[in-house]
Amino acid sequence: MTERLKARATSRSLPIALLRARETVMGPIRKMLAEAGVTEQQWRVLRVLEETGGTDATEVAREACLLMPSLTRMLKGMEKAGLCTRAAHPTDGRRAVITITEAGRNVIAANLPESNRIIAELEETYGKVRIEQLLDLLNDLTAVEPENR
Amino acid sequence: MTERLKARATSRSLPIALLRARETVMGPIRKMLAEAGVTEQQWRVLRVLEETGGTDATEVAREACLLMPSLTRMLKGMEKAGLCTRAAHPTDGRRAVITITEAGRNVIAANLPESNRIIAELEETYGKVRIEQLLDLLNDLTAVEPENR
DNA sequence: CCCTCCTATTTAACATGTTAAGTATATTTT
DNA sequence: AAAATATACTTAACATGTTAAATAGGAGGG
Repeated sequence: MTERLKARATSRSLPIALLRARETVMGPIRKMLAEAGVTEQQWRVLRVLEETGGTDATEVAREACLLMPSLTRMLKGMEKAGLCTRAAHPTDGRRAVITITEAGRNVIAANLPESNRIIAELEETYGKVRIEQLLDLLNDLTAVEPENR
Repeated sequence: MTERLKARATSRSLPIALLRARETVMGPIRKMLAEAGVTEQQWRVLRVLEETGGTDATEVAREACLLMPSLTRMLKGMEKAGLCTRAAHPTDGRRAVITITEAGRNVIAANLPESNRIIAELEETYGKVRIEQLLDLLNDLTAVEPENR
């Protein structure tokens, strides 16, 4: 028995299965966003900014699932593109308050219907119930092992 | 009713939920791999190479969930690091056959037990049955809408 | 008030993600 | 067989992922 340990098939590897599933869902959406001139990550930032009405960068990063260094770079470009603005925090000199601009809101307004349509199509093909089930499982999974993070 | 369409909460957004769940699972594994000197993606490539016994780059990319440009870059570094080698395909001059080296196998052998331990720990915390359930849902999801890809 | 520790953000450096275009070899078509 | 197509990579360019270190402002204790 000198055989080495064998790895599980990729379809039974949770990290890879998550990656592939995400690719399936994001593929069509990313394509749509590309035509709108924004990346998948910029889209997430815009949505967080609209949802919150503007907040500090740290919260944007957390909500949009981005690391701060990535966000810092992105905000430079997005400000230059006129999608958002930056202001000083009223009481905390360390923070920057990021706000979406009208142009940014227009990008959302122009693409949200199509985005929702794609999701709706997926719900129809795959089953809305199963998607809800999947979301529950995923959220529970994310909640475990907080000490490892 | 001039209000704009409202987006769903991030926890109910499938792409974001998939992203967060993946981060939860990969966090500890990535940390382990970093100490071993390999990235998460290099780890996937090594495992594919061992599992297949060596194949052409296109199949490696497909199995490891990487795009060809990423793989091309990675293989340069991995060859230089002595983790794998490249040979000409016997009948097809376009292809390159990639093979794992002894050093590459050693990296796998040195880290697979810990990797499995982390997964086992997750199974214990989260429930093996639910993980299987989750994997089934993910694989089914990946199978839909093949015409969009 | 000064020092120390903590937090928010930035910068740097390297690796990968992503799309488009380029190169070389195979395959198919006419 | 020459031309048109298709396939397997590779390159280029730009965006983000990831970690570590640097900067700067805030909070608390002596």
